[in-house]
Amino acid sequence: MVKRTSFEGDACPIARSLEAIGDWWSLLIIREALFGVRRFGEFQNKLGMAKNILSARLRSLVDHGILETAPASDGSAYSEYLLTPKGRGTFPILVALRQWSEEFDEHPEEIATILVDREKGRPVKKLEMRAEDGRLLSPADTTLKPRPASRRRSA
Amino acid sequence: MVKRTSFEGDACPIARSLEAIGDWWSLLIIREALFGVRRFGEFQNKLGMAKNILSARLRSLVDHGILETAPASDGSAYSEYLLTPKGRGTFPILVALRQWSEEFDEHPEEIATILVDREKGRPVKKLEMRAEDGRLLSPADTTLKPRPASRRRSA
DNA sequence: CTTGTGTGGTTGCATCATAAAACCAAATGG
DNA sequence: CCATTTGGTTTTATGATGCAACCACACAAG
Repeated sequence: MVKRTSFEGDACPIARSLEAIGDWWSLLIIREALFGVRRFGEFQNKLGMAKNILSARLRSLVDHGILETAPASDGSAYSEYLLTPKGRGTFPILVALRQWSEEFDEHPEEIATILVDREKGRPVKKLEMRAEDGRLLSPADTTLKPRPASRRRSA
Repeated sequence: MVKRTSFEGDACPIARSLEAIGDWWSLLIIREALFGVRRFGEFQNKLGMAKNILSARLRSLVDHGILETAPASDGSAYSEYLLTPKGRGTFPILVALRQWSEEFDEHPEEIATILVDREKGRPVKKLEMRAEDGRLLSPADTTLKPRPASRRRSA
């Protein structure tokens, strides 16, 4: 089989997240969902993608627990696609991608929008990584350790 | 043409970043590079991917200014692939992906490693988004504004 | 100089995923 | 009821992926 390699069993959390949202469209669908988009046709209009792959992606996102289908919410008998807490938890990923573009894009003048603090209308600061005690950490200040064995179940 | 849709001209910074690193392998290559991997064969061994697509991905990453080829560095006459500043700038994206897995993965016990503060050996805190004045921001505290027109060129 | 071996790729298929468009059924809407 | 919109599925063509085979070069031994 030449099957597209799956990262499902991989022990790396980055690979595991890519398994769920590492394709071309998923993060854009999530972006729209965070903006309040819920309906199939609305996703299709905003993203301009083919309906068959939108259908496949939505199903995949539901399977991964990122979206869930709700029966109605406004009058019509159609169903909607809503973000789960896991889905809303992708927000920092989207912010990180956005800030990376804002900082390094070759043509930043083509970027249409900036993320701002709603209260003051000023751009948000770059995402910060901190230690438990609050110290600001750079990449070099971090390292990887093997995950400690779970204590909940001994054998 | 059925060409795989390109986000190159898109005004959304998230789409633009996905254009560069939104495929299955690029972020994993960058992850290895952040770990110090430099050589073709080393990437191939660690990631277990086909050599032709590794070749294509490395070229794409070089074209996007994320990697650069350095002539040698150790004795051998082969070239190496090094991260540029733009490449190292993806670190928060990888951290965000990792933390998302750590928080929401269905089988967290399968995750092998955790990211820790090198000094204390304790897990790093979740990425924080802050306003210019330092206030901690939730997603709901933010909004998008149109990018102000560049002042450098009036017309 | 010749042979051998490892590195760093490219080239050929076979297969999978994606995309566009056609199609279709149920739900509205007049 | 008939027409249109919504929310998809099916069909078909093409691009991307994956494996294996091949190849060029460097380097070392004989």
